[in-house]
Amino acid sequence: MHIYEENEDLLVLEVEDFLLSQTLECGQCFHYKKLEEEDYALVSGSRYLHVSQTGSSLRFHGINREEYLTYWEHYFDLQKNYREIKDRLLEKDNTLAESIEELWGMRILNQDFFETMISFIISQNQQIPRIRQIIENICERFGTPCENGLYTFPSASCMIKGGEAAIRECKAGFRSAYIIDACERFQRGELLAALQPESDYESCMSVLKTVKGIGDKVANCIVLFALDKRNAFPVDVWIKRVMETLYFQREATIPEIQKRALEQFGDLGGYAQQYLFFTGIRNGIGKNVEKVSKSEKKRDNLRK
DNA sequence: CTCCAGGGATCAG
DNA sequence: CTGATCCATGGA
Repeated sequence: MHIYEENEDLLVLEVEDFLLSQTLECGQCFHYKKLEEEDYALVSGSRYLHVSQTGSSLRFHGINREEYLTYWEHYFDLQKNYREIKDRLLEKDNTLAESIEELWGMRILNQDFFETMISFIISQNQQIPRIRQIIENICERFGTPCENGLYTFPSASCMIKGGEAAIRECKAGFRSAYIIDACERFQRGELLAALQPESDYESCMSVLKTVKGIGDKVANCIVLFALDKRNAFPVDVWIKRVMETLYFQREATIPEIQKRALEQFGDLGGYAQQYLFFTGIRNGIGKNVEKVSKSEKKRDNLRK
């Protein structure tokens, strides 16, 4: 893999184990726009990027060597050797073989912390297209315009100035108060402990969970997608169903699933989770398994 | 009409 | 400690 500048652009050649579409569209980030096949515009915090891929070559439009090396290389996790990561996972567990094959070019991003925190607070109890819509609303309202109809992700102070009512108008619903709380905590510097590179998984998690609206699942997403904690294993409704189908053959509680993931994947849990999540969504795993529906359970409980 | 969504806070037992 | 209920909102 080597890089050189050409007409204002930065080219990265011979990139391995990477595909732009798989990396951006596997559910870990929400703030991008597809322009053409393997050609995307995206925003990370206050930075805008236009990037495209042809074969194993990446073109970062209007980016110089310095900007690439100090930000985007890390953003796309390009310093890591994914062949080795995938091989280590397959060694532990061959159940993942199909998922890894399908999603061969996915890399876990290192996204902007504040943007990731707000985005995953918004994500709770919502579907991905709707999450993207709300984030877009917030950026249009509080951010500043870039190219291709994208806006920067706003600062905490802009959102605080706008207030909870304005966030609510962006359709964030009951999460609006959580968002304001998170902005205030961030701005006061109360979350800095989580941002230290030397902070480990546990201490990051405990700091984040003090924010209202951040529970175990959202905290795991934040540390995984923004803080490079690849042992994190967020358990959402999809992962729950996939794990139940592949590893339990029955219903299981979230703590049970967490425990099993740790035994099964160890410090590579975050990668495993993303491969499982993607194939879960693509194949609709577990959506049709016979199980007691919530309404039946409810009626059942009322009888007592 | 009901059920569900990359859940979490709160309350009941 | 575990489990039920409520929370906005829109699509299926």
